[in-house]
Amino acid sequence: MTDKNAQPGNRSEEIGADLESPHRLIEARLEKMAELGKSVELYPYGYDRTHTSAQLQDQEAKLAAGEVKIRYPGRIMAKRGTGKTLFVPISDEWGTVQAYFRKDDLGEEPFRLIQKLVDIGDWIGVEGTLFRTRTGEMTVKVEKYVFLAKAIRPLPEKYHDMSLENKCRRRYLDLAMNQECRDRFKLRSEIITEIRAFFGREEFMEVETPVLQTLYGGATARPFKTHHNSLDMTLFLRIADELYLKRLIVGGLEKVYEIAKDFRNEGMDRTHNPEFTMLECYAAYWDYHDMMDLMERLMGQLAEKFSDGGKLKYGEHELDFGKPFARVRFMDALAEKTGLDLMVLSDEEVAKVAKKEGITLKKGMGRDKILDELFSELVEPELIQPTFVMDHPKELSPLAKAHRETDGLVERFELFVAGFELANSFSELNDPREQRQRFLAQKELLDAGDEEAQQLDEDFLQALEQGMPPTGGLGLGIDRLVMLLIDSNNIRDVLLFPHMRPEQGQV
RNA sequence: GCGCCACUAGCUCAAUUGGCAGAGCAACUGACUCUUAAUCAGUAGGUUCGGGGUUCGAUUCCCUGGUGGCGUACCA
Repeated sequence: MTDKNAQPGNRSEEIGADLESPHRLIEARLEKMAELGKSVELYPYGYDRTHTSAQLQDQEAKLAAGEVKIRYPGRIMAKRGTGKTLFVPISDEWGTVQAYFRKDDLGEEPFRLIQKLVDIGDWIGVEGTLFRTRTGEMTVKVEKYVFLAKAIRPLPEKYHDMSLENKCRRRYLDLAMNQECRDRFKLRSEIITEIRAFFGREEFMEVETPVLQTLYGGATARPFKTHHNSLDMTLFLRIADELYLKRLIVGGLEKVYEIAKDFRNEGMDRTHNPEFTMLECYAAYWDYHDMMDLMERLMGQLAEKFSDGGKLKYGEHELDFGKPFARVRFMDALAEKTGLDLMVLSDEEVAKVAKKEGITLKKGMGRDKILDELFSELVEPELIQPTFVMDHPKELSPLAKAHRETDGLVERFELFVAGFELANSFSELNDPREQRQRFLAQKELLDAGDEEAQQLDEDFLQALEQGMPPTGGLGLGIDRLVMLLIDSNNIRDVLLFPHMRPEQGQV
């Protein structure tokens, strides 16, 4: 995409962008690098580490008593010198341990190199013994050190936090400077590992389905479009993996799940990124009640592992995942808020209620879509404790099975926590005739102007015609789940590289 | 998408009504053998996001473009 009006240099110059005349700060480092390179290897091939910072903390008593030689590598975070000594905090993934360099111990030249030519941000490995300084800080007394990698750019300033933009654009600096950031993403990894372990215990099989799809489906959203050159055809990045996972159920795999990146071509805000991680799972012979039970087990186990006794602090709330979640029917929740039984009202009367509640009605908005808007407006924000909202209007859920008791509804639930939707599940529609009709109804919505209505997927219908057993399915937003567990209200806190517009001149 | 606000040294931020563009950290030179945001003395570092306009004079006011933040819309 070319912007005719784009002009170069719209942001302050990236340092070092000009190789002919490097930035003064880089130039200084390049000079030191040249001198250092005469006597040491600047980029060696490895380092034989004996302990991480965490292991040094844990095993201090043993190490200090035994005068054990340790080798500890990491990144130099600061230098505090006094003429013939130097204290250097060195960070690894787990924390920071300071090293103590003494001219008398190291000799003239090695001390000069560390004092004059080694910069904050460089990687080194120090070898020596562990001791406590007079002021009580655990310290490696360095006998020798090796250079591991030279940095030619400076680290950010150390005692003010980086701007949010900088943290996201250059996450490697956020990670380098902030232990909290490293810990946060390690926690995300542990949460996902625990989710996989859970589904393993529940005997689900992890699968992978296509990201590039000829038809997008399984959710209501606008897709990203791309092009396959040798086939000369349009492909879409998936907005969901639902229709492929159901094909696997047709094939006879009985319990499958996928942790998938989905892509939706829509707005971005603190709970939306164009690419996000979704877990979907499907189980043969299950219905949505079984899926509710599964969600309670999953959330209960996650909360237990990642919080205090199943009670999770989220913002001003304390969320309780330790007991069965509240269950409320979609229409009942609306009836309670409006004082009206919207099931028996005419379309016109429903529209009138929506207008009264300040909802802007748009072209192509069906009755059920209006009900959905009403629900979002009136009910969702108040669903703080984990709550299953059940039995939605049919039109909103073209892939869900009709309710076994009530006409016009489907067997579906959404799990709401802290005012946002965390999971969505149905008893899956497996009657191919009805599925075809629902697709056709979607087509009418599409023609009426609803850009997000689903397309008819003939290949998927063929699969259903082959026979799909009764099936329960569920989608769970992983990024939002992580936000919940780490008490964050911004999706960028849980994405290593959230989508950002490119800076000018960086494309 | 729309609305409001912001953008100044590598980083985090100041700058009175439109009147010489500053500090801390980082960098450089020097002093200092247990420091903790080390300290002390000194030096250097700027297309004030880009472009245009008003003005004797613009970081400051106006127009326009860029990026970001917040709110709002759509969505998970």
